Amino acid sequence: MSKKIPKISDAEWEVMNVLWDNSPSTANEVIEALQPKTDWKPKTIRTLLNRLVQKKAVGFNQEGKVYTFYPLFEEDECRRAEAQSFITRIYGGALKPMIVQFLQEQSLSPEDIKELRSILDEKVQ
Amino acid sequence: MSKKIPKISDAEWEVMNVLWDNSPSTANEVIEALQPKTDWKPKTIRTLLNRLVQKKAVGFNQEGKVYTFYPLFEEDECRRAEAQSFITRIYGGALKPMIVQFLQEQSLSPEDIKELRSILDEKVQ
DNA sequence: GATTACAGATTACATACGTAATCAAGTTTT
DNA sequence: AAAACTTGATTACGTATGTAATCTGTAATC
Repeated sequence: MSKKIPKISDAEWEVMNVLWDNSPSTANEVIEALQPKTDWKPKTIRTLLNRLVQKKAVGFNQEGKVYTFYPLFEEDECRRAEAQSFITRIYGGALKPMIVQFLQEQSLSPEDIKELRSILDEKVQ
Repeated sequence: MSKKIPKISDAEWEVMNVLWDNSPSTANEVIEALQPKTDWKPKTIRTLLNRLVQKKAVGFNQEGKVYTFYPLFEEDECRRAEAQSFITRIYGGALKPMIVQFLQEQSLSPEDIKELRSILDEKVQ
């Protein structure tokens, strides 16, 4: 997918999460999925869906009178784009200080640590 | 500092970077510092400074007719807050998948890797 | 004094975003 | 047939943001 990933806002990101977990989904399915997590009215979620369609982050198929929505970019793609933007903006593009900061401050399980170390081991070669 | 860190926008973040590097600074000093990095007109930067003051992210002292501006939060504090928000939003609060993704995709120098490993080593205990 | 320069205060305008309603058309229920 | 329901399309409105101008008061220059 070589198209440019559109900027997805915070609220829109919540909607994308639902679609990445269950795709394609009807608007009502998205509304139901978001019900436990947000106070949004159904109309709000419908608006967000439409905005994502306008932004070309989401596509839809019309089945009778009901639309089913699906993401136009993989979750990983969007995460990467967002992460890269984040690093550039907050850490001036320097990855290491960020990882250092996280590693020093956040709690990681022994299994997590082991996994990260093995990834680093692979990186050495 | 127990006050709540205000939300700093992308453009405002550029201004904060200058103030974290050189503080206190006059508006003209900020403008000069940002000149090589942005196309912004001086008025734009003055607006951003004023907004940061309104948001209580930046304070100022008046010296004659000239103001000197300084950050009201440490760079580390703001980075942490922004990073936490980012992790929550994009990775649902799960730190490990993010680090894994970065480690697998980004280029790190041997020194970087060594340092990260020693940090992980300390984490084990 | 008139003019220019300077720096902060205020205003401007368009877009993005958060939140949600109303509108419109089709379908279902009474 | 009328009313109610459903779903997408369109509209609404306030705040945030990007970008930058105009306004205002003071000081310096001519």
